Amino acid sequence: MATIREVAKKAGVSVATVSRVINGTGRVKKATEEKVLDIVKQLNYTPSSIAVSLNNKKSKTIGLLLPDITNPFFAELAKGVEEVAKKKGYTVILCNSNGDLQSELDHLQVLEQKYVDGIILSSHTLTYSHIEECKIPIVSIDRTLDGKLSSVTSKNYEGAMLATRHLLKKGCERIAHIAGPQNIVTARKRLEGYMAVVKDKSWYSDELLVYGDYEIQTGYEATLKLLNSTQKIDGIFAGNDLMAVGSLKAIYSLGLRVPEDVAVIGFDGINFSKITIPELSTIAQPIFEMGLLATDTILDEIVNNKKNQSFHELSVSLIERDSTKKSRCDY
Amino acid sequence: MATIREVAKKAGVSVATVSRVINGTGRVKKATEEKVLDIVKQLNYTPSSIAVSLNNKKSKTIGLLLPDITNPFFAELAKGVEEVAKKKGYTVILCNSNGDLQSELDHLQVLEQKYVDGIILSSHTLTYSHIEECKIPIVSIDRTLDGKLSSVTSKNYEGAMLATRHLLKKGCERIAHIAGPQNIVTARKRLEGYMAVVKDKSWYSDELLVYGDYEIQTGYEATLKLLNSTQKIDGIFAGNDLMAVGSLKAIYSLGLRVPEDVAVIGFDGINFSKITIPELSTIAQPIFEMGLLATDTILDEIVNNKKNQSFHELSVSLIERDSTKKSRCDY
DNA sequence: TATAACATTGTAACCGGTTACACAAGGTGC
DNA sequence: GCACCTTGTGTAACCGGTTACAATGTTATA
Repeated sequence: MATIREVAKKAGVSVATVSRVINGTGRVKKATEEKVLDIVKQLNYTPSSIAVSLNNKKSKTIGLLLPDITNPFFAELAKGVEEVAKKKGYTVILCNSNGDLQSELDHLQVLEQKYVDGIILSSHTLTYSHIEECKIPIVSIDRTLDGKLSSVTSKNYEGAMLATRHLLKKGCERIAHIAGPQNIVTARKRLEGYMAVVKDKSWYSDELLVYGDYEIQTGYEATLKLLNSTQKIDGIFAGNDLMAVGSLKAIYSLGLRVPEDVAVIGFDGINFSKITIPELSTIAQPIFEMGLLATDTILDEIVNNKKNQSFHELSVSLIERDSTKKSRCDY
Repeated sequence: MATIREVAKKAGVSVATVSRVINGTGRVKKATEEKVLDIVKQLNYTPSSIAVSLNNKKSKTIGLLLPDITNPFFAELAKGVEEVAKKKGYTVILCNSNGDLQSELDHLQVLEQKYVDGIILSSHTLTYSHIEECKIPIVSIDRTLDGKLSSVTSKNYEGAMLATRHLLKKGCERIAHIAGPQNIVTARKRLEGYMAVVKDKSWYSDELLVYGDYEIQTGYEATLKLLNSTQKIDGIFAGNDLMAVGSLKAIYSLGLRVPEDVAVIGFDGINFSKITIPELSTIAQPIFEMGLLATDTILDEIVNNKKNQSFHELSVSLIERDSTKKSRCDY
């Protein structure tokens, strides 16, 4: 790897001049510039971004801290983040925390040491106190952190109401909810949205509410539990798409049909929600866009050097597919 | 962020001594060491990894260049890579190429500029000539690059034979193959494995072979095409799990049953292969382990500074699930 | 023609670490 | 008491860039 001094020597100029040519800063005579560029090409010179970083304390790198990259939701998010970052000349460091607090803290420390310019994080264990002394801009995805950090979230409460009402509209007369882990704010909001719609219904009872952990398996188990109860359940609103998938499997394994016997709707709108049989109705978050927006936000804070604490709450939309298409009730 | 000079001044020693204490290099009097450590803690000092990198030309970072992080195969791989990397004190830069050659070349250049210590890549468009002048160790996943680079692959040919024979054993009498894109070596190998098993069968004809692009949608379309042909097909070996999923949907949409009418088997063993209804039989690659192994390999080459060109070819295994469980043919 | 104003380029300090080398102090052997 | 080794520590160069400032050459103005 050629250095700027080699280029300078070979071109018969000083390093300052080479630097000026490379960065377009300061005035350089046309002839000199051409000579330098020629040598640059000859030596295939590219400036070491390490050395550059040491100077301006900017690494052109952002950290992306996620619970689990194999979760399609986060994978799509990551893709969005990487896309914008690359377009703007930034690079993305991927950190997988498995939702473990200590792992998250470790990652954060490494990211700081590496001079990342900003961090996009999705965590449900970190609290603001963990990161308040961190001077790097941070954008939180999926939740607001005490309102102290910029965030990109979506309308979980409204989405949950939308889902529940959709089931009602489809003629469901007893709607259960498989709630996500209640330490996760999205799960709480979705539960609240469900409750807001059903709490006054004559048929509502506590038994219609079960809990899972946002993974397929617990959606499966929760559904078995629900359908084995005495009440006849004909609609299930799963806290996220993965649990909804588990739900479909459970219903299938009991010999029941979706949506004829039980209609199912999920939440998230991951790509995989349309590969199930039947295809899954869901409340879609604009996942990819959330990634784009989070990246735009963090880059904005980076270049303008201000934590402007912007809170973006994106809209969700109902995607109706076969898992709720009860023809007998269709309008 | 405190610097080493601040620590040195406050501790009343030279920067060299602080460096020695931090890195445990050279001899330092016990009392001095304690004083330094005390100040380090007081100032919450951590060495700038940028500055360190500038010295030793090592960034403790590896690049991971993938076609698509939202493909579960690559997501699982990435998780494995990140896990080992983190354990060994390395950080992972995620690059998403969308399979685009120019994008891959761009990413590679950035990675070089950032002094990454090694690169793990999965590409089907790059050729060895694109990267031969790159002095950073590279490990290729999924394919060997002219045998010039270390690689981690799995037994695609054998796996394809395994899949096809499995369908035979299950009593299938006319087995089709949805091949992946033939510019991808895994797809070619799998096709060869299939051909090796079926080419001498009396029922074999070219119409049993159709092509997809490893995505769900093409699996769907290919299956419709197959099942609409005159021949009665009762077994489909899809080139990967995603296409197999599309296949299941197509079969379902035609009102046929899996596996009773048509048995289906995929390839890859992504987690999502067990969320389908019915669950998908597949030839499982040890995806996560491939990530681990690739990372071990690259780290080995990094620390020992040798491109030892090791070629790992991992075994695959048949996972039999419902999509091939024709009870009438079971042994 | 002298001088101000501007264009072009070079020198060297700096970013924050590491480390070769120098050097001082104390200990050991003869 | 002298030569020599060991231990502990500091100085300064270096990694590869950027940039403030100085220095030079060139042109325009009075």
